[in-house]
Amino acid sequence: MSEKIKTVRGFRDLIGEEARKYRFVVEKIRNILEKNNFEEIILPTVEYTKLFTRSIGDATDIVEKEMFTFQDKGGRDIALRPEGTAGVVRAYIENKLYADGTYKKLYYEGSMFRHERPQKGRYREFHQVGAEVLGTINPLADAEIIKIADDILKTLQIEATIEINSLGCKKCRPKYREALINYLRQHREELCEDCQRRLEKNPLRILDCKVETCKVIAQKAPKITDYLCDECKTHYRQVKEYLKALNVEFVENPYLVRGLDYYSKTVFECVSKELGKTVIAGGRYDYLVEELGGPPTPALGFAAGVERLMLLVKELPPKKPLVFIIPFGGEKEKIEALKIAEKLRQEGIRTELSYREGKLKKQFEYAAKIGADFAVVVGENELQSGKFPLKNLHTREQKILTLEEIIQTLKNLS
RNA sequence: GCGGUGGUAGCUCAGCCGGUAGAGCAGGGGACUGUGGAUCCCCGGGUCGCGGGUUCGAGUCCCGUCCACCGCCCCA
Repeated sequence: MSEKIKTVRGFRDLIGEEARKYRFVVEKIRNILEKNNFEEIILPTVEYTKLFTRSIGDATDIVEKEMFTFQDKGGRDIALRPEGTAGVVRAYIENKLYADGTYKKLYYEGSMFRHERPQKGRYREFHQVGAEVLGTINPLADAEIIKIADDILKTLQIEATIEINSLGCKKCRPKYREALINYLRQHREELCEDCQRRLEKNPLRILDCKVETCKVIAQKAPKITDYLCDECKTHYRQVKEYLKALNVEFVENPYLVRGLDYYSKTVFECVSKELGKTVIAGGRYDYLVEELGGPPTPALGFAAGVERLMLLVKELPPKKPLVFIIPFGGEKEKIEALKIAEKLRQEGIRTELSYREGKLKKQFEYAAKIGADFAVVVGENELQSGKFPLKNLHTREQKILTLEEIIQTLKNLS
């Protein structure tokens, strides 16, 4: 025997019920987005590495150590996409979607790749459904994007807290950053090792530190919301007003910062209580289009983590009733059973023809085992009389019916 | 990337102080030749994650490695 080949670490198969759950989650989200008049954009899985280093930020963990990168045969630096927004923005610029003066609402779906330590709800290949609105600064868009996230959670019957914050803009964020660093420097010695390192590189992250002593320090730190410029302040206030008008429940979290560099103004996260993890997150990125070479274009969006949502979906809608057709006898009966199975399928009835040979007892055991709801025996007597026993495998009741009557009975159920 | 726990039959797991692998469930067949989940009987099934070391002898001890899970980091 040769060596067993297994999946690559952090990659996995989704089989049967798991695949069904995946489709269920993705379809629900797609429906909501279509209803909001978002158009689908199907993006490449691979982009030039530079796209991600420039958009996500080259000091972030994602770029520093989590990207799957390689060189193609022409020596070009290529990366498996670690997230979707950068690709959407690249496509927006490359295809000049800004040219007609309308704003664009796009959504995508697919695999993302991050070379991290795998855990439950965290894989090296994972899936996101994301939506982006490009070309508007209107806070109505912020509110609607968050409302869509809320709608996804409600539709999937998932309990999560929507946390929001504003990170300010080019005008006000530097002032806040300075104030924050000044404050934190006074407490440098009390900060954990990681945070001491973050102090110069990414001080905002310290606000999000889980270490108890850092939390205490963070709580007394200046809040970004006190430093917002008039424009950002108004924007943030409007977003909150609109959310209230939509009856979207949210909590303000002044310590909410995001791991990607490109965010500005509104950011939000939907945190599952059960998982303690973020399942949907997003925000504004008003400078990204310009930084990637497009015209100045405010934009925003979110990404939903399919695997994490799957962990929280407890029940799937039932499948259509399944009929198990049992040929009983010889070749003649098999051929008739084959034709009957095909006829039922043409009527839209989920049908399985038994490939098993042998006793009826075994056939019925098999039917129950594969989860069939009904069984029909096709034997010599049936073919002579033109009537077949339709057995309900749950109640064990059996009715003798013509094929037409069987079809009607089953169609009425599904 | 760091720390921890674990990997034995399809599944859940037992296996002492090192002595050549076991249970339950599942599967196949029969008791019962045209109607299932009960009962009883029989049967098959394993490179003990992988590689090396110690030993007369390793599932068991040691080292390495892979994988899963938990925590950290980070993130959807």
